[in-house]
Amino acid sequence: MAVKQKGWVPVEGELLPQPDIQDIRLAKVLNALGDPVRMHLFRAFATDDQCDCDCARLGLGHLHKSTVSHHMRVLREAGVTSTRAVGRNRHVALRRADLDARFPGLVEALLAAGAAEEAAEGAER
Amino acid sequence: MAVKQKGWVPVEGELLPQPDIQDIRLAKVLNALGDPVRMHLFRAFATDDQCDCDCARLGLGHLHKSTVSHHMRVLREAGVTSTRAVGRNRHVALRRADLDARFPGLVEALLAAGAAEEAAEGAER
DNA sequence: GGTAAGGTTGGACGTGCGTCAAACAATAGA
DNA sequence: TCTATTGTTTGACGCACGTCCAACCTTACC
Repeated sequence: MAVKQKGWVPVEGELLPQPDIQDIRLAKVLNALGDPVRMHLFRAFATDDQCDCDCARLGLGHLHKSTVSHHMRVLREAGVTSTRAVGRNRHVALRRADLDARFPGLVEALLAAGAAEEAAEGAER
Repeated sequence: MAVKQKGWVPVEGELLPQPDIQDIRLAKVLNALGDPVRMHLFRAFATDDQCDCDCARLGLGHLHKSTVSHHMRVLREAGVTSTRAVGRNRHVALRRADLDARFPGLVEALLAAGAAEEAAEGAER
């Protein structure tokens, strides 16, 4: 009945709490992306936009669902992603427009860097 | 007399240990730059190249010298900076060429992002 | 209503980080 | 040679992080 008693409970179609554009801190963004798991999610959301949170289909099957939830929260609170509650799922999307507005070119450079590293790793083994 | 007995002791003109270009990890770089102090140093080294390690003149007078030394080590081991022992000083420089070779455009985007954030902060107060 | 599935929360555990203080090494200058 | 300076290393402390587990709340489907 959506009484919203303890902690926080998502409501149909509601956007989970996230910082405003002007409150996005570069240090927080970089700190969020400094973790391999979150960098992986970042890149996944960039290519597969409006990605359903198929925690298993993202190559994170080895992680506990609460761990994934934790990483999602960090990304969202850093202003990197935006999460909407749809049914009992979460639709996660990269806040690319907001990030581009605040830090022009940063997302593109980070994605290119991630791709470059992956390519270099793939070549040497 | 340069006996190099315990731990590690820098020698005249010697380069302190740092990763090779191909061993620079994006996650480590972002993690290093995810700390406000190190982001400050990063930007300082980018503008004031071959910066002498005037720990006080870098706006870090409030930090203990061992703390600054720690941050320097993190940046160096992440592959962000390169440190050379000159007399009893350290000449620290951004490894811009190496970073540009491995992650094209990343340094420029990070510097622009840092400048943009600083400008936004300055405007709202 | 009852049951299963998807996510969040809280606690617990081990590990690492940021900071300082003290001890030390090497150089520069007297 | 003695002393001051510069920076590293080590240890200590508090705190935050990444991970898992257990409990819980919604929503969806019988």
